[in-house]
Amino acid sequence: MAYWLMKSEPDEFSIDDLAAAPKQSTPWFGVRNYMARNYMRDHMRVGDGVLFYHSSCEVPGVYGLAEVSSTPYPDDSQFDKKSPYYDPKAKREEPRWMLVDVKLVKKTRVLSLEEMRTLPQLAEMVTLKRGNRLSITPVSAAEWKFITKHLK
DNA sequence: GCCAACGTTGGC
DNA sequence: GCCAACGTTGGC
Repeated sequence: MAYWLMKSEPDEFSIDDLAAAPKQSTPWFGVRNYMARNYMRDHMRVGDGVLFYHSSCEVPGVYGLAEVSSTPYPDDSQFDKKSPYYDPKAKREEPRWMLVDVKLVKKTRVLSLEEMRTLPQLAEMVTLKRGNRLSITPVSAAEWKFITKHLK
């Protein structure tokens, strides 16, 4: 069992969009970074814990808990010429971008980035490291435990 | 809107 | 394989 933080811009897809989705689940499409892709393709397992994070918004931070709800499969948007995520170099026979489904566990109170930065228990979080921009980052078991407890 | 930091691209 | 130029992310 592993844990992850996954960023989404709420203007694009928010925690409420996830709550309103069929089965409260969504394919995590649009990731176009190899390291983030590799986390989904090679390391995520069904049931892994996910911190659902809003970025590029008024109050960036964790807005809820989710979980990985599928094994990896090709991101369809890479083949869709009308999608902003279209990748002309991707082929059906050789997909370049893989994703997993993410399912809502529960909305929580907001754990803002500002608050996260004040918590010594979270000082080593990958996503808080200077210069980190990755949309998917690993979360340690200790960090996960602390955050889920802290949000109760 | 700014800009620091980083990833990717492509010429050599 | 290097690395400058460029594009993107994301907090502020």
